[in-house]
Amino acid sequence: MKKHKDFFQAVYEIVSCIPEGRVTTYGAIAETLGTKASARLVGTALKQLKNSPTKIPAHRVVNRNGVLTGKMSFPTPTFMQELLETEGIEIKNDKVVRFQELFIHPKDFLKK
DNA sequence: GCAATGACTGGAG
DNA sequence: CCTCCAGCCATTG
Repeated sequence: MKKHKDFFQAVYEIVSCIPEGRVTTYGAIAETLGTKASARLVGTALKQLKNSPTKIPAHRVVNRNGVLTGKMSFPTPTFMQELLETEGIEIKNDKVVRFQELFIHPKDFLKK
């Protein structure tokens, strides 16, 4: 087994483990990976997803403000919001309502 | 290999 | 809660 994977691959692993109806932040994922300062890399990794065969629920990943920063990278600017609403997450003005309640740390659902 | 880029973050106003 | 500035770091050209 490989202990260390590519940063992007690690992001995909965590994001794919996000429970439905919950959201997390880029910083939280980066911190879990050990590179807290690389929150931007998490976003960059997810952006590449649109050009990758991998199906990751990237719509559950938002920035620290709970804003759907990456909605523009989706097939349609509203696709991300629609998906979140389908999962029971309410979106208001491109931001997650009760974000702090829906927010879950990767370490919390990844567990051990 | 160097330079530019970015779905970010924290601090300050 | 919102806006602006500067730092970070892996990927890409």
